[in-house]
Amino acid sequence: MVSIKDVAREAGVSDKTVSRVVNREPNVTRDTFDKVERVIAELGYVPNMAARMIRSSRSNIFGIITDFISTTPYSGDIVRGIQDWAGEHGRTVLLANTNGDAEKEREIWKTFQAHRIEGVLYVSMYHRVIEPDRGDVDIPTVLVNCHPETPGSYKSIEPDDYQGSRDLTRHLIERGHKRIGYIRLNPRLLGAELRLAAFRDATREAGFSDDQIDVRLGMEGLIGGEQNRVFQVATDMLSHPDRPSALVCGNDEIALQAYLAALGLGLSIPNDICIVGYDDFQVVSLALKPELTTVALPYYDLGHRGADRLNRLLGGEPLKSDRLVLPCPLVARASCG
Amino acid sequence: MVSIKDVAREAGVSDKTVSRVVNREPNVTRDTFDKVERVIAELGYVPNMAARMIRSSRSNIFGIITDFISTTPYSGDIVRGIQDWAGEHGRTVLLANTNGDAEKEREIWKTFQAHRIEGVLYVSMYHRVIEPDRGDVDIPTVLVNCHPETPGSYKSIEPDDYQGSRDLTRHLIERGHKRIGYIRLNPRLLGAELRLAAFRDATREAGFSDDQIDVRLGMEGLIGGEQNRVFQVATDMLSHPDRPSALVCGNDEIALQAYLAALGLGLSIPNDICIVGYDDFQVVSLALKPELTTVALPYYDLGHRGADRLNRLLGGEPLKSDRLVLPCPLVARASCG
DNA sequence: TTGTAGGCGTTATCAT
DNA sequence: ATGATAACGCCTACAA
Repeated sequence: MVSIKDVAREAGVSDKTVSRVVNREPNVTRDTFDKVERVIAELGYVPNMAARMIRSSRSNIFGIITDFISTTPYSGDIVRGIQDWAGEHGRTVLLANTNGDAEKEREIWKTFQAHRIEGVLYVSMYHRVIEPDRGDVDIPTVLVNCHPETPGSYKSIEPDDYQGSRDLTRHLIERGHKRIGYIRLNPRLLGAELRLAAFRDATREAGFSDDQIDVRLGMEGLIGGEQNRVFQVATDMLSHPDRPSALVCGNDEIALQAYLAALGLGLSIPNDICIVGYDDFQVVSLALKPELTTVALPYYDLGHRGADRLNRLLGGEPLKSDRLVLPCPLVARASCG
Repeated sequence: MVSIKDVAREAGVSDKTVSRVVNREPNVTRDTFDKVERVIAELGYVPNMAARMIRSSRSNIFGIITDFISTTPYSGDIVRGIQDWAGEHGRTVLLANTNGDAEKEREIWKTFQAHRIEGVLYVSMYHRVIEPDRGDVDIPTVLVNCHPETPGSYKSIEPDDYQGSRDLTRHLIERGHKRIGYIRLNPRLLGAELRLAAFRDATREAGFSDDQIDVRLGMEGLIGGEQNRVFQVATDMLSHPDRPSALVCGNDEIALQAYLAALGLGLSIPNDICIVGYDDFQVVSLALKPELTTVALPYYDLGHRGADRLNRLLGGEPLKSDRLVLPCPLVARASCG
């Protein structure tokens, strides 16, 4: 592999001069600069990051730790957001996945330590409370799509499930619905709690009584191997003569099944029943006819801004708050008129 | 940061002895070994990969280059397969994403070169023909979910779309269907061609005439911003009095829309019409009622075995063939009886 | 403006 | 079985 010395010899200068050119340092004649650049191109010299890192003791690398890649479709967008930020700021990204295994996680932290990773983005694939298991490794860390059990122990960035669900519910109330059904996500998910709480608060604020809302459980059990009774539950809710005029689903996957249940009962959407989801999972939300009113999760921005947050942390900038919460925009489509 | 010297001093041995212990080299007394290990634990010493790499000129790092993370849900499983392989074999993974931008791609190759990446897994998010744009960087590379324009110019690993589609079609023929409709994927996708070709071949072999099959285009245009006419096309096909008794969809997303079209027409699945998909995209295939018969793509294995292939390549092992093709298993569910 | 000496943390080589 | 020394590729500090 061609090193700085090869270039120096070939160009007839010292290695330090080559180093200066490579790093765009001042005090190099135009002539020398050009000559060195030419030789670099000729020889195909590329600086060795490892060597640079040893000297400067800065790796310029961010680490990403994910838990369950691919259980939630599209949450890979978080990773894309991080990568884009890294690309824009000349940083590189090491990736590791715990698969939810604690021992694996500790190994990963060790590996990151060994690579002198400067900062870690600890990414959860679904919104939740979490406690990183770092062993005795100490690298500045930002939690993405999750927050720590002990408030303030880590900086974090998360979606605002509460606000998204509140806006969605208000959207339905504004359109005159007086009876609204709700099918819950798996209660183990933090999003499930927040979204339901917002639904309850928003309906209460609008003067709804308890018998105007009908909350059911759609999924439960361990994440990944959950029991799914959405179809039956939706069929049941919609079969009643005094069925709700709108149905709020914990996410788009649930909404899909509610659609199928409604169609199976011969109901027309949105005339007989309005259905809304959450996540804006487009393979579903745009495939449904009429297209699904839902709330978008800012996955990409969680990653992109999370990386930025980590960078500020490393730069010693004080962060305004431990938790940064990003809004979830309402995406109004035809499924509720 | 604590270095090998600190450990050596504290343990009262030489650097080299510590190095021996760390690397589990022979010729160390039990006593020395234990003593050094204890000091390592006490001081929290973690070897510096950069330094190791400089000496050994081996980075032990694989690079992953992806094109469009997250346009295809779950193809992130490819990346997970790679990571798992890396974890099992003590290697680390650097990740970069081109977003389909050629200039970005060349930068990435440079960066990988700078990090002395040992091998690259070049991952496409949908099955296609591709030509990596490496500039003058030369790192052993395996293409995953794609193959090169020039046969033999790269090793590759791909799913067997042809076999999957053939098995699926035969499955329908065996069940007695005499008129079968087909809704095509975007023709820009390699999978679209292969799946359609297999469908045509399988029906022809079974003695079908041209008027027993009805092939329509469901999507077209640039990937990512395509025109989607699946719902209309499906509605049109299924409205005819002499409609097919089975409908093969280019993928599960198309199948979802075909389901909705069928339900919208009041048809019952699978009694009035059988529908099958491709991809086994489970948020859809398991949500549909009856659940969708489809073909699974071996994403995880593409990654896992792709990494293994790269490793063999680096070890100088001869690979049996340039292209390795993994089977796509039929997943028979209730949507065709 | 350019060059020299030295050292970062590790391992290879050779000695003891 | 253990240690001394040099070297990997680069950069910092200083000298010319």
